[in-house]
Amino acid sequence: MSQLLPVVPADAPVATGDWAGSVRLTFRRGEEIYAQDEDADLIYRVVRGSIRTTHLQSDGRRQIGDFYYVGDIIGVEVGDVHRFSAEALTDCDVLALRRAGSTAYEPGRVQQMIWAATATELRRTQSHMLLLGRATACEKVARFLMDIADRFRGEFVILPMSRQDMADYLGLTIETISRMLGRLQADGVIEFSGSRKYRVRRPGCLSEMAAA
Amino acid sequence: MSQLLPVVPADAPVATGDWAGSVRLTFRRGEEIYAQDEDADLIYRVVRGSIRTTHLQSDGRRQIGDFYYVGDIIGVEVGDVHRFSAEALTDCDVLALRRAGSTAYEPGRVQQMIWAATATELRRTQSHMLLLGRATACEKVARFLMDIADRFRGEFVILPMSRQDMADYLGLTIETISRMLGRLQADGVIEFSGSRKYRVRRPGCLSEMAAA
DNA sequence: CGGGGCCTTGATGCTGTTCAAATAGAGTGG
DNA sequence: CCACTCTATTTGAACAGCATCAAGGCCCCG
Repeated sequence: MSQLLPVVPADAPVATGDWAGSVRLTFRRGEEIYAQDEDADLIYRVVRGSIRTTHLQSDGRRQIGDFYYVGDIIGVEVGDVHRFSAEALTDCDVLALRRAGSTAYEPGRVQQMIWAATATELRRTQSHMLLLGRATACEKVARFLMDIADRFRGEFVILPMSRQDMADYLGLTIETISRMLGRLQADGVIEFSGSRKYRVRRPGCLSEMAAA
Repeated sequence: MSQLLPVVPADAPVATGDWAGSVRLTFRRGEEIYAQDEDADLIYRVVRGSIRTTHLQSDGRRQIGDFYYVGDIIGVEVGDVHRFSAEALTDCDVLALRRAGSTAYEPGRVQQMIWAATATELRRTQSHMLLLGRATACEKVARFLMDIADRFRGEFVILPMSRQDMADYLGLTIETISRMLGRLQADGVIEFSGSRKYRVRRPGCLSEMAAA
């Protein structure tokens, strides 16, 4: 609400191409990129690291909107203010670009990008809604692991988020998350090396349990 | 999937203004306006009655996307096909308009309308996601009753949807819906006349229970 | 070596589901 | 208009899944 926008140094590095006119900003793990209820003047493109968006209710309950990785665009809002806040899950760099003319429809490079990002956001939010509506804890966790794995090239997947983040994304508790992960590992579907790194041993089995 | 688009008679009534070029179509209670997985060629504006959008999963579980009333626009999709189907909750009329050029960004009347409708849809889907994520059955029902009441002028609110529709919207069962409505009525917060008509007796109390 | 998060594991309880049955209500034909 | 049927809704009782509460273990880092 009352947080100041990041101050941009005059000699800050500037991107070219579609993001010409943007400014590169760096955030440390845990730092806030923008706050809930803050004016939505800027949109951001992730170029390093990963980010979560969070909605906090008055009674303290927390809902994670989504997790964003390199290439994703965040900060697109329907109204004038951010409905979610954004925090860095890891150290990260973003390109920040001023939204030219509010949400009004205008031809132009930036508007076109906002339009595309809004459409993408709608699709992701719909998927998230379907996930929260009618799925068991096991299905939720299985689909989550699948979605994350699909975004990674390599065999091993690194989770940038905590169990609490996963819980607040899926509408569960950390204990339930932990138990479901344990069960999936016991069944040989996935294999963890430490708590933040896993690989999928039986993709077919995992997608069956996801049961979309 | 394989359903044909509605056949438009040559002399069908045509609207003017923003919806110039659209065709008025009439559907009976229960009829399908468009199907899940069908090509999304048209967008629709509700001019009479009410409509639900539905997503059906392979295992039969059903999730209601949203409920739409006069003035709302439905059929806007991110991809090329409908992710939800739309069915008439009551007899209803819609204006159907062809999407000019896919989802590509182009200046123009229809594109501008699609853009605005997409933004509205995103906001509604976000609210729905937050509702499904972390709310008790009582909170879900209270918020639902509030949202519906906000859309009506008069003292009494008519519910066009069944208990099953409410349940599939809120991610609950019909029994739980019925019990929560009973509890709210016993507490004097709402008052039903028959199962599809109610009025809010204590708005402050209702919004407290909604606890957004 | 010690401290402090974060994560896991176990025991217990509550919320919402499931199964079953009764009741109310809407539609239909006599 | 009434009786009948079929569906929608309500209500009750038992159950299941996930939450809550409470320890205990792991790991990172000083």
